[in-house]
Amino acid sequence: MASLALSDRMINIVARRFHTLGEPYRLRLLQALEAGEMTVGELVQALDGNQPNVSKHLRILHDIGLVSRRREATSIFYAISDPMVLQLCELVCRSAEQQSRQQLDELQPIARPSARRKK
Amino acid sequence: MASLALSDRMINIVARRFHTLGEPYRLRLLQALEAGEMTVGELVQALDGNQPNVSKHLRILHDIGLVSRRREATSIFYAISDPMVLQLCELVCRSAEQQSRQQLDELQPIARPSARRKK
DNA sequence: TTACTGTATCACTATATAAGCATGTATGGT
DNA sequence: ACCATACATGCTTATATAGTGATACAGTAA
Repeated sequence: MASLALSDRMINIVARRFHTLGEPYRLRLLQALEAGEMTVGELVQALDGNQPNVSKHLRILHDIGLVSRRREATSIFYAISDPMVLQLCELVCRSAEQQSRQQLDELQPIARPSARRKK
Repeated sequence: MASLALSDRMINIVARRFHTLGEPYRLRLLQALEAGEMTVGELVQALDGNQPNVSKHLRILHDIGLVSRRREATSIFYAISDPMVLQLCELVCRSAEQQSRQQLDELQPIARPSARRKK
């Protein structure tokens, strides 16, 4: 792994992106958009949310360039513009799963000490 | 890319991780730790921070399993325990850089319209 | 023009959390 | 026992931001 050696400026940019992704509601929006572009109204329905909130979160995602915006008549279609986010989520998911398994393994010898030898 | 299809529970876990990484100071700590394990005091010096603040951020990183803790006499050594974080940062950095270049390209035709044809 | 639909923004409240200082705790040396 | 060192934790303040309802704005149709 190459050294990161990030400048302070870069650190802030990266942090801002992580922070934007660090909101469950926004992750749900991105997950919904994974199937393809959707209008605000469709997203409101899909997430059972209220419209201003959805709009605000979409704006935040758009501000840092994670989603794109396209107008069609009175509707606005949003879409994932940076597929990196999907990779990121996958990485974090796998890591979290692995960590959970590991914690479980560390608990096993206590709950069932003899089971350890069964490999 | 496989569909994420994350459960609500998983969404929250992933969001929490992103949120933890969404703080510049914590990213700086992780960057410092990339070189190897360090004590709290060393990190305080390296980041020119105050000790309670460093300790608190390290605790947050430790709580979600991104760093490990090891005691040696009165010192406590922290180390990156999940190398995934480095991959994550790399991905985000590359994406951000690419996005910056793209935005610059989109500005060029306005600043120097004739330069566009030079490909 | 007016009315209607779809989105965005404003204003507000409530909550979360980062920074900083003071204090507590654990380990090792005397 | 005591003190010193290294770190963690409480407490307070300031700031950021998520959620919500009201409202403004943009496009379309009559």
